[in-house]
Amino acid sequence: MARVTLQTIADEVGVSRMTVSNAFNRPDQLSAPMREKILATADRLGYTGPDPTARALVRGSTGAVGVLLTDDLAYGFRDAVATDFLAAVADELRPTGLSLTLLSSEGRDGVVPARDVAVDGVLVFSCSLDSTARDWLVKRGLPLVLVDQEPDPAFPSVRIDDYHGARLAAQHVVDLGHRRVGILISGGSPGTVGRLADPRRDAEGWKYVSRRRLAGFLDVLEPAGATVVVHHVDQYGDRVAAEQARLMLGSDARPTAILAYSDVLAAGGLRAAEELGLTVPGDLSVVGFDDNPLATRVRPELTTVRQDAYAKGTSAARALTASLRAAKADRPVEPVEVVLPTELVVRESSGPAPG
Amino acid sequence: MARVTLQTIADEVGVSRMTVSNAFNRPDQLSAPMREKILATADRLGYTGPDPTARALVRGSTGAVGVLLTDDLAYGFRDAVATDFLAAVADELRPTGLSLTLLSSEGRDGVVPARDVAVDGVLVFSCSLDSTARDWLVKRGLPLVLVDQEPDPAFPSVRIDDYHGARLAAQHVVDLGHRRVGILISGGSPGTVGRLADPRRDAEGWKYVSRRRLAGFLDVLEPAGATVVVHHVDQYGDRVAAEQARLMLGSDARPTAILAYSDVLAAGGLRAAEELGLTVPGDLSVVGFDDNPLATRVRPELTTVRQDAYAKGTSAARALTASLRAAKADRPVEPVEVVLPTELVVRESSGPAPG
DNA sequence: CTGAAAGCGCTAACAC
DNA sequence: GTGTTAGCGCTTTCAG
Repeated sequence: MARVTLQTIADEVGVSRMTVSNAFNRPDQLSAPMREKILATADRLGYTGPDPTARALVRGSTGAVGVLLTDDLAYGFRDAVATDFLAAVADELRPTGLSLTLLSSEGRDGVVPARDVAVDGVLVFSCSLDSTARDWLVKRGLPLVLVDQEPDPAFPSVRIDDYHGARLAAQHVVDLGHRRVGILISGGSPGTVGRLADPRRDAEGWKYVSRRRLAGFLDVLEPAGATVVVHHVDQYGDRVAAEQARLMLGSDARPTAILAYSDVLAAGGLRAAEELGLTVPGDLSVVGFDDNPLATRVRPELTTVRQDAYAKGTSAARALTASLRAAKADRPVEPVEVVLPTELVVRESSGPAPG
Repeated sequence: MARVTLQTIADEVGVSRMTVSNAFNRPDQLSAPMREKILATADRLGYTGPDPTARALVRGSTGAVGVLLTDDLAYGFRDAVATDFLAAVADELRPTGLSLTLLSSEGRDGVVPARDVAVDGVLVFSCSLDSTARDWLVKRGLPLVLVDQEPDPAFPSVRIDDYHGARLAAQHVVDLGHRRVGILISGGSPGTVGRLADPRRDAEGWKYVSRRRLAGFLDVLEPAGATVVVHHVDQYGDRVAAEQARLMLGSDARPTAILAYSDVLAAGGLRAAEELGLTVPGDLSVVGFDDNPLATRVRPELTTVRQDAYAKGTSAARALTASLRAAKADRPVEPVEVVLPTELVVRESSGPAPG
């Protein structure tokens, strides 16, 4: 059986296709009885209303916005910071009626979501520096909002003050007297795990957030004369982090404090300490980042740098809807650059340097 | 400046539009030098490749599948069972290159996502019985998979054995000697909070999962001669649940056990008990449902009925991709009805009836 | 209030 | 290899 389209209904009722279209889209453009008749026929024939794709083609808008995530979409549901951010986006989008499409930065079978999926705009949330996915989005000329990305004057951007937050964390351990500090960081390419010979250089190709946090740590630690060891972890899991922390802590002049890229990695540090029989914060201080709910679930509770992922999501969604409106009205996008504050939260996992 | 399309490139290079299309879609259909030239020109003119919407229209597929959630999209990022399910869906979809579009069951401004957003198929995950959103999807004739919904032979369905799980929970408290039992349940319309006069009748319009769980509870409790009080909560939060539990526990012949629709509600029960100075499980047993990570985070740890939300997501996504393939090949959809087992997990929150 | 014309940007099928 | 034809299903003018 052939597909039911506007034309089918039009033929059946004996009017033009246009009148049927109007019956669905502009009720005031035709007589009530006519409209009734058309709607009834549509119903009888099993017509659901205008096809979304065809409508999108002619209208130039799809009713959905995308969020560009890493290659691992599930990350958006597993990581507390990501879910918090996305929940805010969903909340903020709710009154607009827009749907949310999760875009993986890596495609399969020649399908590249960033290039091939129809959306009206995209929140570039989580992708590495060399992301071709991001490049596609830019080339497509879609309204974009950069979240936690290297700012680009061409697009609104929303991020947190990672650099400052990292400085706060580093200053905290320096103030506590720590002079041998380990850094547990992620952000480089998958597969690169272990101690970094030249952290600043090594970090050059990393994603923005990682570079900023690392820079913040080092810019405080080095002037303070601290001995710094940096270990890179290529995953967000605390598993690999624990392993690297163990290596770090197994050396002769082991660090008395660990600064971690995230609370998840910090939790790995905690675990390593426990396995090695080190007490926290007696023998070792551990400072996380994000103030993930996890931070207060582990023992001891983590000293960490708080960010407000929900506020980030709200700002980002708002900036995107503004861009969408601007694009529709053919106005230039207003430049937006939101930098959300970060704040040190001192809990139980940090204390004076031993000895 | 006018938009760059296939035609723009074609004119510029001096070939037909079709050849340009082939350059992008079927590299083997034209000479290498020609292709080079076309691609170079496209690049120079800032052409990103075929427009997704136009391609979707002519190809009849969009590259995205939807998940129908409640009216509150953010729920999908906040509830642990939902995120677990969705993470599994994302993982399972990953090799297919399909994107995931979150559809709210309620629209705004005349936009109804279930009717107006272009997708190739939908996972009907979380919506109430009277969901018009679901009806739209059915009418559209989209490949659908029903998850935790009343099974319908027309569609593959995946769910857990809620009824059996609820029976296990009820039997557990009966075996422990409880004869006054409170039930904390959600699933009815928003706004209806409080004690139910006639639970079985009242539940008739509820969403499937709620009805099944309630039926499982009652089918064990009533034959056992227990006195049952049912309080309805209209949200997923433990806040309202605590309030209702307090009412329940404030009565003369207060229940010695509470069976909850979910761990979240059970946590509310725990809180109410604490506030009233009742010890758990000494004075009151509390049994949850889902085995949400929350279950082991609260104190005492919750006795609960475990479901495997991740497995549910995997099965659902698999069933959907199968339906998509069937639809594309114009084959009938193979009937699938997956019922995942539930299992009682006894922890610390349940014990013998007092006295 | 209704209809005719003119596409939106692209691709399947086939002819050259 | 490359071009032609014929739409996909709909909506935006604008004429009647």
